[in-house]
Amino acid sequence: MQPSKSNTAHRAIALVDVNNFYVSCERVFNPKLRNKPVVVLSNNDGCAVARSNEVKALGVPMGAPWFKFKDLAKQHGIIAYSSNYALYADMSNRVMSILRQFSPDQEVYSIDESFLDLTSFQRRDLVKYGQLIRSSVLKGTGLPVCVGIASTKTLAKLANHCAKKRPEYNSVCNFNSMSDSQLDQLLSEIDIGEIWGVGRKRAPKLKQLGFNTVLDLKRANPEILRQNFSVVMEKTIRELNGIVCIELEEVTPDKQQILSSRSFGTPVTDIHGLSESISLYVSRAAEKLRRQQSYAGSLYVYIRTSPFRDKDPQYSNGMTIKLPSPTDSTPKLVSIALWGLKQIYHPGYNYAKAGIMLGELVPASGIQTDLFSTMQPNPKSERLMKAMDLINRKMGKESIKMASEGFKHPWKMKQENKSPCYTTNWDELLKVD
DNA sequence: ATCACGGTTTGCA
DNA sequence: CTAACGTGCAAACCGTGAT
Repeated sequence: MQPSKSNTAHRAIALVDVNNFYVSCERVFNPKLRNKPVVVLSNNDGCAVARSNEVKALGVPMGAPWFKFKDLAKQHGIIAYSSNYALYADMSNRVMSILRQFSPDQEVYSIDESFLDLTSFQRRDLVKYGQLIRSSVLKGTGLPVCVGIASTKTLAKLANHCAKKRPEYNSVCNFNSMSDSQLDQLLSEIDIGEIWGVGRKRAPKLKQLGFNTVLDLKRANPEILRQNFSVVMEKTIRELNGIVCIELEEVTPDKQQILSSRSFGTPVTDIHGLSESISLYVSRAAEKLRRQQSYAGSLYVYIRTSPFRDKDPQYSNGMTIKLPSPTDSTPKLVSIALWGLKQIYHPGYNYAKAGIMLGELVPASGIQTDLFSTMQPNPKSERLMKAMDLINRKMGKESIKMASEGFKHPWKMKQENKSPCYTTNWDELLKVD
């Protein structure tokens, strides 16, 4: 007889997550930042989106508006970086391809997280295997990761949480190697808000009903909780009990919508500035659209003032435009978006943000070609789009663009302290001192 | 009642 | 100097009008 193992572990799912990802990327290329308090700010240097442990210890919350913490930052010498997405994306790709070598079944869940199915490796010691993953990523990229292993994705997330928060696990935590009572003891020490799918809204509601720890929810009746919440809650409870309800998604499905929006560095009042920004966002979104070989059936444009400038008159509006036939052509999409902008624009406001969304996406292969339509896919325009995408890929972003995107962009987002693109741009690398 | 829809809310990284 | 608060997705949810 085997010693009683609760999780008659049919499956072994690992969640590998880079610690403080953006901050760790900056540290790889600037070792002086080690052991110092470092934050990385969101676009426009608006919020703190990545914090080193030192910064967390100083009490800066995730997503904190940075202007509220500038004094604290000065006091403690916190080093603040603007986000450098080109660098992070490249580092992410390196991490993901190393992880892929440890399992044929990988789901890239986000820029810094990957699920790996390790079920077929269970004859090995998975904690050792986790340590091997960890040292390989560290050696290959310089980035520190934590590994959580369990029988479902929801539990693997929690195991990863333990790997991070509890030094005794040495960055690798395997729930499957624990006994029932050991695991339940551990789950009883974790707050319900740490559970994947339980967030800002649901945690308080659950606590009101008397569920405070992960163990409380694990023991809850899934049917009854489903009435009070949703099918998601039911799945969460079953997953906490080791029943797989959320499968590994190895092939990333095509996007159903593509969104591009930015807040402005300085407010924009006239329609020209708005038009330029909208043109730029449509171009970015259309590139993504073509990369996944889809056509858009509708386009949504919106503009709004800043709700935080509460003394300013507020205005927010958007409109959805159904396209006469699905398209992936930048100039067509731009002219439609600009037409829409004209409809919703009102002078006299300080606009803080604009954006567009491409919706009703369909695969290019299955496009409805109406013989009598005047908007048939046009070979000339297709060749032009292909050429533009190729040039922009080879020569760098925005080598060629639509004239309507403009050039000066006084509204462009604020980025006061961006690090060089160490891995993707030779010119910037040469500037490093 | 039930459905399809569109807009809104929620959660997540 | 001052004022200053992200982005991009999916899915659930909810009100509404049509049937």
